[in-house]
Amino acid sequence: MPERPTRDRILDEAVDLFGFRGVEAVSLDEIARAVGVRKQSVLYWFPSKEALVAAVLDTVADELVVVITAAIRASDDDPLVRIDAVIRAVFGPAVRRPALLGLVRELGRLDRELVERLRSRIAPLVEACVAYLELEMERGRLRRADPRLVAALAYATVTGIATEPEALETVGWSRDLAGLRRLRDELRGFLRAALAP
Amino acid sequence: MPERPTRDRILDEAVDLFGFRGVEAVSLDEIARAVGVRKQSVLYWFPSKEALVAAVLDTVADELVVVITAAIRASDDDPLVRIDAVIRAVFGPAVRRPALLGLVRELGRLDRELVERLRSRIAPLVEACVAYLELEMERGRLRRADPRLVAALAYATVTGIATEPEALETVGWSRDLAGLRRLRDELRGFLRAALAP
DNA sequence: CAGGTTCTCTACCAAGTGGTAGACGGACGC
DNA sequence: GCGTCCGTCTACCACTTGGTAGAGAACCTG
Repeated sequence: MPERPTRDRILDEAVDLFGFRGVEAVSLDEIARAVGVRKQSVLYWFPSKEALVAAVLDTVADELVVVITAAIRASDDDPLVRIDAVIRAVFGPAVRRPALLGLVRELGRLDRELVERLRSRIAPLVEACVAYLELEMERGRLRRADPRLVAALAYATVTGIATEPEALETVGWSRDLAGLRRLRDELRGFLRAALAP
Repeated sequence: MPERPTRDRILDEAVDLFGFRGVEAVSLDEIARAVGVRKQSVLYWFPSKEALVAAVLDTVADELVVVITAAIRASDDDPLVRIDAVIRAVFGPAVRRPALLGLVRELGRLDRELVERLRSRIAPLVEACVAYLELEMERGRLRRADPRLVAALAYATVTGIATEPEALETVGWSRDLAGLRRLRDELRGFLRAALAP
């Protein structure tokens, strides 16, 4: 049976381990063991730990770009419905694979260069969202506000929910899938209420 | 001159270093150097790294409990004003000392026991907030909703903003103090709009 | 002064870290 | 057959980690 290529399996385990436990806390050896291979094989595919981290971030960026782009292109014309779609889209990967957005937690602790690289890939999406919000606000179909502020706030909330389920547990909230979904729906309701013209 | 006690200075540096860079990423030696003392002195005051982490979490809990309790007791009767005060209160320590709430990021990676201990200290506050929301909803002074849901959502947003300024930078938002304040104010506006009866 | 307590120090340890050098074995084209 | 990649391996390196043992200085109290 043609197993999945070692490189992919390494990348896969790295996303989960880095996301759940933090980049610095996870050793190459641990990743290797999870894959069922020796550490030196990991270093064969990724010449250094930093290179592995970079590859992991690229994976995340790929997933986010695909998902959000699709949501932005949603056919519905109503801006409220469209915003709804983007929120749901961002939550998709986060709920299916918590470690993915869990990596967001690592951004402040990684090399500036790596972060800058990720940012340059996401920036166009953010700009598109901001421009869209602005357009609809001018048209009067959304309440007037600083569109960048709204985007940043929504982003912060989504990452706050998606990347900190343990923190939510601390305030007595269930971190399971149903709990996250209810939270997401509430957020959507909030946004509708706040942005309706 | 009677310097501040070594123990306090260690605790102080530990809060910052753990908060900004992560518990696993910071070594006892690094903390010791920041204080201007040898690693073994740190181990004298805190018999193990885990003990130091526990002490740090206690510090955080102390600060949060004081600040939030004061805000809940705010004299104003209007629930919207009161909620406003709590949001501002939670943001206070976060803005003055980002590392404090930055520690929230670590919760999912720490010993369950340590997290449970922190949780048991914060839980009463959360319950008080939830109970208050419920009361005002029943009185009809707030829009009907699941109070626990509202609390969790607000909490997620606050931590999302306060603990992930770097992530916000990724979407093109300024992480400086003014930027955080504007974001906080926008959040307060959102909450008012969404909770007004 | 003596005797104990409090605090920080030097010296050391076993275990684990990211990374290098190079051997081994199997699959391939010739 | 034979050389040549490719992928994984063993062996090793210098360095850092959390933690232990115990010396020694500075301080009290008698």
